[in-house]
Amino acid sequence: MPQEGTFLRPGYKKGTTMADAKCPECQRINEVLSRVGDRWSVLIVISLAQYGVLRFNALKRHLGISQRMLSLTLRELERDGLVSRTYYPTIPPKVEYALTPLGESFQEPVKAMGLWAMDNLPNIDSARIKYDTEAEQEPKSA
Amino acid sequence: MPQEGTFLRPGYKKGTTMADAKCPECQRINEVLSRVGDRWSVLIVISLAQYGVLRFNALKRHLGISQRMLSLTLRELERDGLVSRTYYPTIPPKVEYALTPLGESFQEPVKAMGLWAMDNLPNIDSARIKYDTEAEQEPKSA
DNA sequence: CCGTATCCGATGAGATACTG
DNA sequence: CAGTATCTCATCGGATACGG
Repeated sequence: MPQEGTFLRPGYKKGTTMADAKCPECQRINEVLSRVGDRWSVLIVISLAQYGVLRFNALKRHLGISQRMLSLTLRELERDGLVSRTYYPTIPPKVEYALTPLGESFQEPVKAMGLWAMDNLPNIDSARIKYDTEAEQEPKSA
Repeated sequence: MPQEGTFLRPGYKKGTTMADAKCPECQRINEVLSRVGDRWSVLIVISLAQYGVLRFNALKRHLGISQRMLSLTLRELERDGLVSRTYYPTIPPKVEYALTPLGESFQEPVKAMGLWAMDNLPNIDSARIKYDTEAEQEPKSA
């Protein structure tokens, strides 16, 4: 088992170097973002916050995520203590995922992001359109 | 100019598909995260929030980011209306970056994330250690 | 049903060299 | 100083196939 992202040589540490950054605070933030800041983690946390408990395939359908990414991301979230996993050895087997207290606490800043997202997507969109339009207007010649 | 990520065929749209997700809310959140949710964007916003105005190389040194990623990320942030760029045609040239009002508003949820990050990195760390220890304990045989 | 293993294209990101 | 261009590699992520 190749341990998908366990130990990387200096200069490449899941996401970025930041080796010679002058800003130690940024390094720590970067470190946390490297752990729970990816898209799928955020979306899984949101889903679990909403529904309380979800089974593997329920999450899969809900998010439209591939089995592979769901499996990998859930394992990481469990490892980081944000998500609990409960296995029922029935036939067919059943596995339930839920937020731990740590996961619940993470849910709050995530929600803040989510709210901002909802409110400001239109602003971003119009900024883009304006930028792109102006860029077309003034090429080298013309 | 290959337009680094402008148009991708279905099944691959900067980050993820989410084509058949049952959850439309997740799709929107995913969309926003695809825009301003990457590590460098977040860290640049934090830096500008802290210092107000920064020049290109100042940001570069502060974050320990490569020229390439800084250039790309700043352009996206400017396009999305989060960052303003002011060019002074002096010799040598001088360019100043700062947050726009939209960028300032984004700074708040980002700060919430940052605070949570600072507070909970230790929790994540210990959860990891526990998880890894227990995993070693109970392999197939033993 | 709940995963894991493998294959493969797409994206992220540093290093380096060059221009105005 | 403030970038752009190119090269190279690591990681993300979907598709598929298989096992418990």
